[in-house]
Amino acid sequence: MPKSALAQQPHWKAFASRRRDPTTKREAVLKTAAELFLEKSYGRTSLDDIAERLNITKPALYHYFHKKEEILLECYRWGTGLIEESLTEIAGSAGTGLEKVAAFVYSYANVMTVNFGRCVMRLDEGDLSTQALEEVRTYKRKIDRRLRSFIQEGIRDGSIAPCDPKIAAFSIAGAVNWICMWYEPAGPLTAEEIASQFARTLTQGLARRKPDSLRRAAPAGPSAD
Amino acid sequence: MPKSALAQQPHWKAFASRRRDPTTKREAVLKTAAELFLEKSYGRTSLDDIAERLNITKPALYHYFHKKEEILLECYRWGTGLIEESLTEIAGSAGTGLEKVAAFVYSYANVMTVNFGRCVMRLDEGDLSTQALEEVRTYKRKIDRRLRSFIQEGIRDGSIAPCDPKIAAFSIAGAVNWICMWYEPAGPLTAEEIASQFARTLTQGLARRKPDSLRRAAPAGPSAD
DNA sequence: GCTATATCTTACCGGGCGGTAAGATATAGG
DNA sequence: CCTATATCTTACCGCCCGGTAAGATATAGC
Repeated sequence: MPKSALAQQPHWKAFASRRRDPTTKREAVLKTAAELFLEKSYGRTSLDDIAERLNITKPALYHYFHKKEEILLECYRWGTGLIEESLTEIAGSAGTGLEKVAAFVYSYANVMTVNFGRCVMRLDEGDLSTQALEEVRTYKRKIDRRLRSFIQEGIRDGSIAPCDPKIAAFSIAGAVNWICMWYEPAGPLTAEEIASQFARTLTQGLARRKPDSLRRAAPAGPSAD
Repeated sequence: MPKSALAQQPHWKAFASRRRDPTTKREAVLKTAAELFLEKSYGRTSLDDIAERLNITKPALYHYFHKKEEILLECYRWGTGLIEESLTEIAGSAGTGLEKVAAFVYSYANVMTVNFGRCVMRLDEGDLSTQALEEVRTYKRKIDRRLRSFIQEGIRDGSIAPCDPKIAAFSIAGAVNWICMWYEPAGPLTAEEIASQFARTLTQGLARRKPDSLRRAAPAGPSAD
């Protein structure tokens, strides 16, 4: 069962005693659910699976959630909350549009290495009810608009080359979103490494900058962090 | 291949007559299956769904496939075949590493707008048997290695700035892979537009290449890059 | 027409899983 | 201790869906 030794203590300890804080237990359910959803997908994760990992039985889950889908939705909400947090501060910060994009990528990439963050982009929206789906979709649109506005800002202030902001945003967001598909906490790459190189590559590009064509009028490159 | 979304006669016509070419029918099953898998996911698509869209009944499908999973695997195979096609020619072509990466992105992005291509990256590998999964994984690794080698080539020939090829490849591949998550044939963006801007943005970056001091003044036309 | 064969349909089974009913059990408060 | 209450378990239902059995039907070749 214990996948990696380094991991935090198992969530089922929250259920060791009956009179333990119910809020803690609810969170424990959510965390193990998120784990399993990422391991096996929502569809292939049964309520029995979740219960088993928590050392309880399926019906006990219904003390904290009404339906399976509610667990899923709460995972989405937790994840979007994380994204929201990191994005609001960027929007308020100063800097060119390009710098904001870099900051966006750095920050967003970090969230994509956290389980709840990964859930937001990796889990299948089709498992949500139409109402919940609308909620999630609305939030995702918000993220996209945020990024797109940074790009437009950059085009206006001259830090970003003219382009279709919509496609550019899809490109950048896609690269970052995809992190949730391959990132593994136990893997060789740290979140920090990924985030910083993504921020650089996606803004500056792969291509080598030719020093002769550059005027050092521009004060250094935008650094992410 | 008609580009307009409206065209393309429905696949169920392949089953109009009993004595129609079985190969055509098999392909018709595959194509409608791919459609449905992309619309509803593999898990939520029942064999009855597929059969219904083909105006036949479920057991008829078993004349062409042994199990549901086989249909899925064949979708993967068709898709990887498409990718293979477009990648081999690039590898052989001349040019700098950076140019090859650009060609890779352009070509690969185009495949990601075709149903079978989308299946490869969008469908859940967890629905495959361990054996089939190994096959698909192997193929995906091959793609990744190809891209990574282009990047390394570019670093060597000086067309690409020094970086970790592994992370860079993840970044680029991710952006392109994600296309299959949002692209819609009936949507406003054409495959051509997407592919060409992706190729440019991902190699050259967002950042304005030539830092001309004019900030607001319209740069009178050019910047055609 | 008649027959052989591939093709397709109707009817059905069984397992997995979300969800529920009803009863057991632990704990706080008196 | 005793009781009230929240918490958890055992047992079970019903639906969905992949897969199968067995029989119907269309078509080619004679």
